[in-house]
Amino acid sequence: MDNKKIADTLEETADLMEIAGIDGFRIRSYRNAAQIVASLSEPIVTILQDSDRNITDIKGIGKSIASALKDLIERGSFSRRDEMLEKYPPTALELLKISGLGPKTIATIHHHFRISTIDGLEQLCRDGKLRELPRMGEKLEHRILRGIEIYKRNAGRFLINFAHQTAIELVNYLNENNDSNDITAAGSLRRGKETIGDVDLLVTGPKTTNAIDRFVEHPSVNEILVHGDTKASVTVGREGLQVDVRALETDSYGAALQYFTGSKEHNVALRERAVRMGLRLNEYGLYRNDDGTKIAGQCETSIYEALGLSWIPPELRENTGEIEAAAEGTLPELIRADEIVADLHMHTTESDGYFSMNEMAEAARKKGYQYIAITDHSKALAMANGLDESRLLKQIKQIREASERWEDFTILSGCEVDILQNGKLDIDNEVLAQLDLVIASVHSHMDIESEKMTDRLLHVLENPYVNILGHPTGRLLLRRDPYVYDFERVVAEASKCNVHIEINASPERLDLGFPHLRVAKSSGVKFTISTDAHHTKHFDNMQYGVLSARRGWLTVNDVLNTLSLEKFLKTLVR
DNA sequence: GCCGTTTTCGGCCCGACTGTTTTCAGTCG
Repeated sequence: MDNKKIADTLEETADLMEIAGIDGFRIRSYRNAAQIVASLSEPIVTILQDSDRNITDIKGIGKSIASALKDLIERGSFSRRDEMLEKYPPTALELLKISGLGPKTIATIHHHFRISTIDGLEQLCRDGKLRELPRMGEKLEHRILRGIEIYKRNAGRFLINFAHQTAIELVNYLNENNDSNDITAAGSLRRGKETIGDVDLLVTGPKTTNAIDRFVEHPSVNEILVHGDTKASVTVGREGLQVDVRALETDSYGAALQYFTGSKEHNVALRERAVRMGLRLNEYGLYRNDDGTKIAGQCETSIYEALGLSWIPPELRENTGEIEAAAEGTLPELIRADEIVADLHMHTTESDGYFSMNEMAEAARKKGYQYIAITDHSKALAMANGLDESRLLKQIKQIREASERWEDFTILSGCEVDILQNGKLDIDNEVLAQLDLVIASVHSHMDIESEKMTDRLLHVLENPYVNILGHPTGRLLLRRDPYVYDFERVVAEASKCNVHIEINASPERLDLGFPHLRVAKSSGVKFTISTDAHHTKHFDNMQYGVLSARRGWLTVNDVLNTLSLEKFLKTLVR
């Protein structure tokens, strides 16, 4: 059992313990242990098997969890988990994903109605049965029904980082065979879409049948849906992500890559264009209608060229103007990940991060960045141990001192300041004035009506110390809708005030998304792409932020953390 | 369940909102 699986099992147990109403601190120990296990570079098994070492030497792992880990590896479970699963079926875990429904309510419902599935719960709400229970009423029934609706709408989709990691793992596995096949991920993953329904892998080369046979034998394959000579379809992991592999002839590889990358709308438009030109486009190639001659297919570029277009980056293939731009030769030169020189939103152990300022700085520097901004939470976010004025002043001093150490690297002192319900910030202006960078973000009162939210954000922009509007729509992918306000008006005002807009690269947010980005870009506002890292490994999420930016047609000129420090600081002057 | 110059017990993580109540339990961040 690998570390990830162990961590997942510990988390799962912690979830069940929540429902069982077990002491919160005890649950936290399990979650903490899960986090530790997940971030270990060495397999737990190796440590346990080494008689010279003691797993309890790792901070956060004591006697009980050490024994749980041992049992987990030996027999796939441990007593606390068994005990929980005896009380609550695993389907109860799914209920926790419904917004507005927490462990206590799930436990009460299970206790009274013996119901622990989403469908069962939905029926209960529709029948108005929930209101029979203490402290539950009609409004709660409605809230849960709405939560179920959102959950169902998003079910079966996955965050891009999860799909991406799965794809990398499978591609590496197939490459291990060294049968000189080419393997590429197509589909929405290649287009950089924020959420992915299934992963499409294309294999071409001399031994594609071997590759497909090997693919279905991968240890994380759960269920084989289809297994033929040229196609296999499976679900992987306990999450059940569907992965399709297709084997292709080398001379139609480009056509297949184009076809399976999509989007559907883009492909339809492309085929229509082909028809108008007396051509026919399908997954095998581009053909002349009159005599059936194949005129392109081996590579994507040849297909686009034959259609009178420049090659279109996958991120733009949504049929929202990219074909016209490609015809006119006016496609933008999209921003590239290697052009990013700074990360401007991250947290440390001062608030809710996992690493100290120095550790974050070292990791960022190693990544090749020229500068970063430390932006811990402010005091209104008490749960995240947000900083008040005096702690912030102290931190500014520490940052200045730490930053002195390097010639080639700078730490900016920043803060992710909370936007209160009235549109004011929760840190005094005198202190904000001393920061290099102020990100203003909404973390509460997210469901107020549109007009109030618009006013609230417009009010924030009036504060002369605000530089960046953080995760501007507040969405949590697959979990929470963006909050509602007059976005166009707010970005227009931001552009006027020289407040920049953040593209939050966290795979759970990827906020802004593509339609918002297009609107924002046309307002003339400038962007920063930042990871909101709470862990050094989160720096790697920058790639997803860049993908989002590319989907929004952004170029290097739109994104400010591509600038040298000197030039960047000039963009902060209001 | 973990930790420890406050060390074998007691602290760890808190404030605000909502919906249900008439004082507070549950949820969220």
